[in-house]
Amino acid sequence: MSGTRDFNHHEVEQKWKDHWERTNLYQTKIDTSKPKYYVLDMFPYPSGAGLHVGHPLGYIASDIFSRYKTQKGFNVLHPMGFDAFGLPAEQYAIKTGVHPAKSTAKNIEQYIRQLSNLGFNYDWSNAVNTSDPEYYKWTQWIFIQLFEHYYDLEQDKAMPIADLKLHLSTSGTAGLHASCGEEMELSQDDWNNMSLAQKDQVLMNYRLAYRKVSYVNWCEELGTVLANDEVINGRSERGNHPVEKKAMKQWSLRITAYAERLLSSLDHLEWSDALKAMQRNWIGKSQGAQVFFDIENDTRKIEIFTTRPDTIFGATFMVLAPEHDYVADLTTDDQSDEIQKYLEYVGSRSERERMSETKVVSGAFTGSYAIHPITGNKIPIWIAEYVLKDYGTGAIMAVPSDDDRDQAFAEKFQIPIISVVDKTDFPDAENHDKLGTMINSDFLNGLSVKDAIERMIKELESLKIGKRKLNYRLRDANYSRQRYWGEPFPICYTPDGETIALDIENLPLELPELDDFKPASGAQSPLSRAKDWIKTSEGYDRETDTMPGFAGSSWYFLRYMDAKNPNEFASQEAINYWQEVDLYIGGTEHAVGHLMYSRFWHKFLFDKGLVPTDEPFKKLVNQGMIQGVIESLSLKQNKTDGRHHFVSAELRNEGEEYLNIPILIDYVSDYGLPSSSLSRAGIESFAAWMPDYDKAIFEDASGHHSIGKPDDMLTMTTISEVGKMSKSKYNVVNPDHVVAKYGADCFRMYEMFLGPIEQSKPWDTNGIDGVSKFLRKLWSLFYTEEKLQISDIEPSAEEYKILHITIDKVDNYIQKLAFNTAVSSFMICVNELKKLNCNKRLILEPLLKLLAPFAPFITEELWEALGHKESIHLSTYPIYDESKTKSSTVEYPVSINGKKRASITVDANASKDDIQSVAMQQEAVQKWIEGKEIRKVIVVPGRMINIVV
RNA sequence: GCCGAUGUGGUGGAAUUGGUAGACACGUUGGAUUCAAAAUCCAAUGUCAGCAAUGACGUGAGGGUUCGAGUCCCUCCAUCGGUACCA
Repeated sequence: MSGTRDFNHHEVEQKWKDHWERTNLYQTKIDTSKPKYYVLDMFPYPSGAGLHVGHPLGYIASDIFSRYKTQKGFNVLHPMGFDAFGLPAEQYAIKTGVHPAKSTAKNIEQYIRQLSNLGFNYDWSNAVNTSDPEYYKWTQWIFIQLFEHYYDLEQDKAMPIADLKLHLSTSGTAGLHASCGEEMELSQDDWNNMSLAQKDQVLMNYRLAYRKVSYVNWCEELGTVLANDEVINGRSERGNHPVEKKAMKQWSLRITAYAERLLSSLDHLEWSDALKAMQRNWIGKSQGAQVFFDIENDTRKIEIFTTRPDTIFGATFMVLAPEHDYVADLTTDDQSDEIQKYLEYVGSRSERERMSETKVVSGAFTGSYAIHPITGNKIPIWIAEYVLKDYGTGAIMAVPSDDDRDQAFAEKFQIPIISVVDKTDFPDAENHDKLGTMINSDFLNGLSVKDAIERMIKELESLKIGKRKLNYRLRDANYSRQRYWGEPFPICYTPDGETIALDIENLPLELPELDDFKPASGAQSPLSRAKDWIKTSEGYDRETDTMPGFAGSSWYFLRYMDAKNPNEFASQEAINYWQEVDLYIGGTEHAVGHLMYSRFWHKFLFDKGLVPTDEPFKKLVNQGMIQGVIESLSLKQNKTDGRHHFVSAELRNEGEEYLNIPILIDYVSDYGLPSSSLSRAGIESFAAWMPDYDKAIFEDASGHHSIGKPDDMLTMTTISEVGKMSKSKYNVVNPDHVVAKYGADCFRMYEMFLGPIEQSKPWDTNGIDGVSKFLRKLWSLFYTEEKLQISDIEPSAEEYKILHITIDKVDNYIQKLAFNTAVSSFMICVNELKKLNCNKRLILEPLLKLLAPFAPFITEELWEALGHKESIHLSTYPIYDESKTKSSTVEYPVSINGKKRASITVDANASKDDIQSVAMQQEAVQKWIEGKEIRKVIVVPGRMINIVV
């Protein structure tokens, strides 16, 4: 092929990649002479499986958009980096002994190589890596700021803890309006007489980063804490071992302090309504009342939150979360066995199961009673899994007449039900609808539900047993992980019981070197093994937990603005120039978690005056997911002779329960097809890869088999389901071979051509030839018979029309991020130009500029061939000229009763009446209206004609 | 369970936002070119009936609004994402 001028993507891509790098084409600097535009991608976790075909979907879109913005005259920041702390690297380290920093560095290198192959315009000099101490120094620093602040509800912003201490020492909690864990009443003497440890406890109730008791899924056999995701039916997904809830002191972030602001500022963001709805629901604001119930033979009170204070006369029992602090004390001797048994059961249940399995109710009676605050009646106190510790107060008043779950519970345990709302006027209303008239409710009788709620709240307030309250479903974020590969907490504990943060000079606090990355005994973090590291020179103990994945990703977009700054997380000059992210593209899987945490951190930094905007992401687009096929083996729920037992998919039977264990797709034959299966070699690779199962029984049509026994035949059919392409599902497809075969331009355009950016779709390469043909056809407009043949003569009106229609369409489509239809428009344009054998410079040059954001390599090559010295990516965008696309006639469809029967062509300026009379004269129309009465004729200028007969 | 999204030919998808359903591609079939293949080009291609003209049906299912519904409303089904320690 060499020597000819066929399009050779290998040569062309290498040539321009080198050239762009040498000339620093994509270097981004502050330039106040131009308007700025900040395009952000959600940065990837650099997994060992490498970049997969799903990642680039959003990256290609943002690359196209940022190149487009550059051509439109903006100074564009379009950075990339790595969310480099995380579990997979740690698990890999446990398995292989390779230090996570090492494997992560290697993976990052691979990602950078793969991303560069796709021709993205990232400026790698401002890349970030969240696991780099120079980066996490600032993650730790922001954490310390959170630790050193509380939320003042009167000023509606974060304020220094020093102010709080001053307030407490001069007036106690009087006049203090601060977001806190539990309401406290302290006098100034109370505070001043406290020990350091007691003061520390009090402050933890207010700090934005604080320590409290939380629960984790602990798996004794694996010796590790598990995500809810990894717990199935109370057992570990890996290895099928029992899992229990374990209470531990852990760090949390008081995101709830920002709940109202996180909710209200959503209104001003250019995010999809769906995404805003998800965030609103996650925050889950509800209005209601806080009520205190006395306990029989106890001085304490049970605090509950209810949105239905009107139904209080129907409260016939109370339910505490099984983890509620009072449970142990309220359990009577008679009931202790039953409660104990129930707590064990709940311990094995994941939170997801507790919320989703609403049909089966379960619970246990504590033996104690509460006193109904209005009627004075004794009502039993139960515990049940449907009440969650971290939602509201972890306790409810149960009203079986007006709540479905309370009702099911009362029916099961034969607790009285008192009807308190008459809904006969609203036959379609459900239990939870706030409709009806109060009955059996003393002074509320006859009031509507709405009025009764108001009346009751006033009553509660005057009796001083409750008050109006807003509640949020949003919970404080658990911020501790018992893991190695995360940011160490810059926190020490003194022998006096004080918790103190490191000074900035001592940051970053780097991870200690370890050779064993498994968690230590008792669910302790691996860091607890680093004895020398834990003790500071002052004799303090360091915190041994590490921060979660969302720590580094909650502020990374700010670091890009000034990625190398050693003195600040970013200079004020850079932050004030780049301001906020103008366009953020990323997956819906981050719709609540990451986006909520980032907004929270950003608002905190805004309160501190460190960023100029209250919100970080002005416009946000969710890209759909490129899905893969998840292949899994069926594992019998019950072991056979103490061994794991897998069955081939066709041997699954109705009565038995199975776990689907996802397997690496590389081991699977006929991947993605119904016949997908594991051969003997596949099984052996699988067992070597997951040693938990190397003793397992594998049952196929021919009987039972084991690893190590030389059976000839063994074929385990796998279950194939469409799902997200993810390292945890082991179904990652790598883009490298597609790029090698078709070239980066083709890969980029094909991913865009697959469909709308927001939509999810399974990966396949079926249509890629069409895009490849398009690029070759484009090339052939320039090169015929191996020679560049370009004409400088004036194009025809028809050629101009094709060009300008395309400019108009593509420009609009890019603004709407409708890249799939933009690609179609290019295809139509090139097809039409090819028909005319157009080789006019005045047509082809603007076309190249238009296409440059999509196919940066081929357009740069042709641009150079046309004699240009400066990169096409610095050229200005073509301007649409409407006069070139005007047409003198319009074609109208003519419908009879809404069905198209004919079409007519009329002058573009024809009047309604003219159009109608032309339409009526049509032969086809005459045929259809013959002998029928014409009831109505609708003429929509520029659109259509409909005749109703 | 709850929250959000999606559903259109054999396949990916388009449809100016209530106005010609299936653009643009893939695939398939037939033809041209070729010693042959690749590549390229031309034609056909929603389903059913028909030689054809043409007609009937057709946007997950069922109802509704409208001169007109893929698009709006109601009910249902299926699939995907999230559900707080995967990131």
